Amino acid sequence: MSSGSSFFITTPIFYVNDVPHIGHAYTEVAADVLARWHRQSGDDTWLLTGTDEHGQKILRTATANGVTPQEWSDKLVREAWLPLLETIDVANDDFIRTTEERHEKNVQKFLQKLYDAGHIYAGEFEALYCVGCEEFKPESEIVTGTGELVGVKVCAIHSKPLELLQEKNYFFRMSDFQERLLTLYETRPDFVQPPSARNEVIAFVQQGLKDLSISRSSFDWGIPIPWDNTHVTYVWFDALLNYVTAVGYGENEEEFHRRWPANHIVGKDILRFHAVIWPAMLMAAEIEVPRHVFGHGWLLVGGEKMSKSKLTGIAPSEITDTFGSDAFRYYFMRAVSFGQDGSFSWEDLNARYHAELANGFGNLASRVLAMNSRYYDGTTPKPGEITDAEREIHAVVAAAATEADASVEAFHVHEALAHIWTIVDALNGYITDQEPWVLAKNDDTRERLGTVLYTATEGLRALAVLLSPVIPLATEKLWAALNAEPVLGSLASQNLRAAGVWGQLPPGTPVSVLEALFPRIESAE
RNA sequence: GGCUGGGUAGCUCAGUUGGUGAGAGCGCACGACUCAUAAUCGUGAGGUCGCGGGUUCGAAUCCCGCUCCAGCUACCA
Repeated sequence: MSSGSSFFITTPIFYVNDVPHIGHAYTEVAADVLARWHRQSGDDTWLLTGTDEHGQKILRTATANGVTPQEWSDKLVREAWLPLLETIDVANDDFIRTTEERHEKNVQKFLQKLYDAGHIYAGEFEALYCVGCEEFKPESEIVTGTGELVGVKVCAIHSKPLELLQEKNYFFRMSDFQERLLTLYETRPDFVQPPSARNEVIAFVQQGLKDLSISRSSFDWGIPIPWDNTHVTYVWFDALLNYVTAVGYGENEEEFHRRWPANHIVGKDILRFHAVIWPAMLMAAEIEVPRHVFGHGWLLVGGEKMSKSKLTGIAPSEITDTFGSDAFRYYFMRAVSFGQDGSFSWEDLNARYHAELANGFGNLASRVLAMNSRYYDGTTPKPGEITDAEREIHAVVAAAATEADASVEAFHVHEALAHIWTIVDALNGYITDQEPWVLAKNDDTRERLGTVLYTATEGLRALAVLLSPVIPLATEKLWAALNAEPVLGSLASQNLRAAGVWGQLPPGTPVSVLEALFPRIESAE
């Protein structure tokens, strides 16, 4: 429907100090699947991800490790974050780091523009300060003391009294944009998705917006405020701007207009930054707001939000080492309703891997190609007269392709997979009903056998294309076994929006026997 | 405390504006089949729809109360 139009999609940029876990990987995979789908539908697609490298925490850990913050960031990007993308096969088009010149320089341009337009002013930031932490504490880290300190505000980490300190800060007049933001949510109901996330955002803005402190002067690891180099930019203000600096804001207008506005995929914990602060910043700079901000849910382990401190954090490689990257991608896209929280368990992963990928899709591909090999000497057979059974398959494939595309368009990735899977189920049922192994025993039913196997093989072709954004490695193997590339071109070049058109794979194409796409894993937990 | 969302078969979840005997997948039992990764296909068992009231000819679906869980309640990437 939007063929050829721009589709710019982003993930949050990783805070380099974090340790990659499946939550990060989940966000990346979701964005990557959406990007691959659109790219393969002919949209002018751009997937952006990257790292956030400024701020006091990074400065501190770098110092503690005896290196500069830049060296520290370089190491983490190289050893943790870029490898993560490979582990889960993310095909990003760009990777921005907030310490790159293209970012820093244009963040300053942005700041200067807002300053000149009167959206930024110098003020006093007053907050409770913890001497132990050496920083101002957010409300969430302040608790009321007990014992001798009853009634006193204390630091949640150190349990020591906090001091009320003041610091000169620059403030962004975010409060000016309250009404415009509410109008935005009202007039574009799909701006913030899903609806539950939208409700939270609206409720938050309705209670009133305060101006936002956007500078710090107590440390220097950040982007200097252009008109006052004793201050550096607050990390969030800095980080959000990656979405525009990465596509040419401030220096390549042509590229910027080609890409912007973006679709942001974020975890719901950082929704507010993207759905409130970010659009306000853009409004101030007279830049179009994003197309959509989609807040996905959390992955729950044992019913709780996954966390390192509770030892529920799971490294993506723990899963991919056993099940492979395709299974990782498939599992989280299929088992979690995109936008809602999803419960992860090894049992569920193992069950779905075997029931859906190995027994369902993988075995289907194996049995069809094995029969082509056995009964047709390794070629795609020629179909004869069509019956209602074949017409039913054609209809299922066409409907699945259409509905899957509509689902992806609406960010409902899990639904798209459910639609695609109707093809797997229909083909397995069709083969059992038609009993090609019986047809093969009699020369009189030779033509019928050809029809059945062609139908099944062409169904695999559609599946390979439709599933390629989600399980790129397995579908590539299938594509090779179908020997489709010489006649249809590479798998990546197949138009997803035409995937449901029947009869693309010509009869007579030589096909191979297929190794198990998803081998059973006997000793899995 | 306030606000939002949710508590539906063993498990994970669907259930439009209230209406034929409450659904899917997985798991389980039984049967069919043998091309295939001991895979596939079919049938079946199984549920006080969190609790208690109310509205209605009729409620999982609307209203009230209660209970439990999760999230939000601004500077945590």
